[in-house]
Amino acid sequence: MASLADLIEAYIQRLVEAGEGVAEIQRTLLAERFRCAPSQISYVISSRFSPERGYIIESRRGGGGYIRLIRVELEDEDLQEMMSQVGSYLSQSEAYDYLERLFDEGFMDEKTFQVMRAATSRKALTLVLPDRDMIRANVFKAMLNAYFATRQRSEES
Amino acid sequence: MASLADLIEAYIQRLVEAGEGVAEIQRTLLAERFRCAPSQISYVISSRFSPERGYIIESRRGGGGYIRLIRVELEDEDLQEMMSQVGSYLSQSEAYDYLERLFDEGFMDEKTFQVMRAATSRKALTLVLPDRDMIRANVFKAMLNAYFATRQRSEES
DNA sequence: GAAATGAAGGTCAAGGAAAGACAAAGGCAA
DNA sequence: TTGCCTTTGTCTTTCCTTGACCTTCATTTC
Repeated sequence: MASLADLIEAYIQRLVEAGEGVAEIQRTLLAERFRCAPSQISYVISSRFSPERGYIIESRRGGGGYIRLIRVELEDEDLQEMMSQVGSYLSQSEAYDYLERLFDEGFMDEKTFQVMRAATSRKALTLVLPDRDMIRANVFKAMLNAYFATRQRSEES
Repeated sequence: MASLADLIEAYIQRLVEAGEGVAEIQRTLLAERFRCAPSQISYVISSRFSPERGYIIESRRGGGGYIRLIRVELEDEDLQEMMSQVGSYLSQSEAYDYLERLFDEGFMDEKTFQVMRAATSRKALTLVLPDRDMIRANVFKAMLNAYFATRQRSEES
């Protein structure tokens, strides 16, 4: 049986398609339309439109707030797999290996390679160990998404 | 939905562009045009045309008063200063302001801009507040260093 | 020329609007 | 039962908008 979350997912999906990969929603409004708690919308977004599933989420609070979803298509299967392989924790050496591979295989330019290395280095992430690997995983995935999203957008124009 | 502040920002932006980097406005008049409180104009200016975003603000009170906005171009030497201005803690909005400026003024390509935005976003740095701003400062400085180091090398060759 | 007056802009706090975080409760399938 | 998903509710954070009061400056008045 389709749950409410499924219905909301389908609705947002249509919005994204209509917007050619970009949808802007207002949480409160959507919640009213589906007669549910606003946090239900948050739940759908975090469980169905996460970075792992290839979406970038931007938002703003306060008056005139919004949530913007941007779909990222990783045209290459390997990239897609890499994104899903990176779990909740990522060590420095794993991150460096991934980056090395992306750079060597020509998926990534040198500047981005160096920037991402710096961002995932132990020196930048001065945290104790379970936390450090968790933040590194988040940062890594967010950067990768952003990088390939931008590549897509600038290739379009 | 664009808030009033967004509309006022866009309006002032056009004024600055039309004036080739300089705009002179009267707070009361602008407020009347947008049917809002004069302090709303002050809010827009302080939140959108801050020094971090590269603006100098001059003003005079009393009869014939005005507010003058001057867009300042970023020089190479300023980068060093930016690095040192970023202390041990950096909020998301401060980071975004810096990046916006670097991108707008052509110091940074769009991909790096988006990648660095992603890496310093609240979404990626899922930590409690004093920690989050501290890690953001570290990550930001590390990435900036890496970027300009690489940029210099590729420019030399 | 000094004092009064009015016309600006500056500051700050309060209130409201909207999204985020998180925990608790509910449902359903194995 | 147990362990996931869902769903809701509460509290927090961020951002916008307004209003009251303060400071500065030019102009008028004496």
